[in-house]
Amino acid sequence: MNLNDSAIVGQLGAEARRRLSAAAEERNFRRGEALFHQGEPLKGLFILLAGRVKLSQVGPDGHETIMRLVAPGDAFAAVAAFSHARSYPVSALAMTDVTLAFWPRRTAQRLVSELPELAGLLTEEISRHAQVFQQRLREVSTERVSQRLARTLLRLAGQASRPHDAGTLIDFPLTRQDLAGLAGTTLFTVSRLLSAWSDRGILQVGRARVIIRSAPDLLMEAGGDDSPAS
Amino acid sequence: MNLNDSAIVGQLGAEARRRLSAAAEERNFRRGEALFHQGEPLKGLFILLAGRVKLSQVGPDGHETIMRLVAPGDAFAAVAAFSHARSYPVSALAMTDVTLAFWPRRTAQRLVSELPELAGLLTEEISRHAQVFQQRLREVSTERVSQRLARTLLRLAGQASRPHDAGTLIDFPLTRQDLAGLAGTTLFTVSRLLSAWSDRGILQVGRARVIIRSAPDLLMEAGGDDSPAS
DNA sequence: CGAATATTTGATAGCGTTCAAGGTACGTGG
DNA sequence: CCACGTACCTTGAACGCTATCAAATATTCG
Repeated sequence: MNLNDSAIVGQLGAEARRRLSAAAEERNFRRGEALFHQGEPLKGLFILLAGRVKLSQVGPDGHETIMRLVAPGDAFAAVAAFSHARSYPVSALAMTDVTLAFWPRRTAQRLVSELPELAGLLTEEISRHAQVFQQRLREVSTERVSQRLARTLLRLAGQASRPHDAGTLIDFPLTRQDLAGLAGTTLFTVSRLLSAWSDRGILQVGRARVIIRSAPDLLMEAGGDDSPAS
Repeated sequence: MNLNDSAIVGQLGAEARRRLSAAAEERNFRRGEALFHQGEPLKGLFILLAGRVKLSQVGPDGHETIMRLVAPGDAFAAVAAFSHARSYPVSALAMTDVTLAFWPRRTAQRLVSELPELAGLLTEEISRHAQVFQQRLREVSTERVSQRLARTLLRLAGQASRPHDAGTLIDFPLTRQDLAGLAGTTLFTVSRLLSAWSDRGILQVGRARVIIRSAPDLLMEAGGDDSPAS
């Protein structure tokens, strides 16, 4: 994927786009490598060009919570572009081999301050994520695991999916453990639920693979509409 | 409280401050009134001048999750100032009689686009809240209620507290139900925990009142340091 | 003082975690 | 291409944290 194909960059004017491109560095990581760790000082701003990246926080007890799955074209670590933040709140792990565009922190800050267009788009993005966090926070506080897992799958399908057989393949390599980290539960409970839904024909599951065969039934399991209110 | 005493406004230059003030409208609400409801179209941007406001989301089952408690000087509904968002993700309720500065959406958008200074500060604010949401999301996903409640109390003390007797009074009128909505549990569990901690001399509790007598012990209960990593 | 709101406490049940054990798929090197 | 090691997945059994429900008590305010 080219930098200009990114949703963020695509909305910029020609001049801003050129300045961004000129300042970008290309970075590569192998599957399993960490791009940065939570608590580490901010390095800079990324846009993912190819592969999949996982942003997560692990607690003192070792339990991992996945904050975001990054697909090509997405920007992340935008916090580095806005001034006073100190260190990364999450760790970033390459789920596959990845290639990224990278801007060191100072460069990113300069670009953001000189290109209000860019600043606006990044702010919208941060704001959108904040809303998703709020919704997930409500869900994990008040709903049961099956609902949360169902909605997690639907959300993933909405974000990155491909048609496959008689269903929709979720286009991330997600283990049961990963799904647990997204839904706020354990891999055991995830395994049980996926098996049950597979038996009922709602899903087709495999190793690090989920295919949704009946989105309506899943929505049922999630307990109705996705939006907090309509 | 005067608009210029707000943390956000205080950091602005004289010119920006003047333009903000000139465009501000004053609004008043009585205790118990809703400023807006989740799902409603965005009205505009607020800065709280006096009183206390609660931002929360309620699920279809009626369970409430409190996203933020607003103290005088804080801005909220900043999402209204940045373009494409559609509707409020939360409801805002006056916990006491309140007075606010208000900018209608169009005005707020214009101000933000013409005052990059203001845009930057609001973005930082949104970003900071997003990080808190991430942390709370991890906590509610992986920690037990007692830890979350302890950290909730510490967080509140850090945000708005007054010295009182031999302790720190949390300066919000919070019922057990409210604390439950913050920690992601039920009022019953909150009541039991507060009683236990009161017996142990860590807290002093009353109707809609909590005084922290031993912050270190509370920190113990929370399971150590607040930051995700250091 | 009375009504409304808030709180406490007990009893019960269940959802989901934890721990254990075995099975299955994958990829890598011989 | 096969064998092996590693990573991932499934299933069972038991426990316990926390929600739920019920009922009584306490506090505030008009």
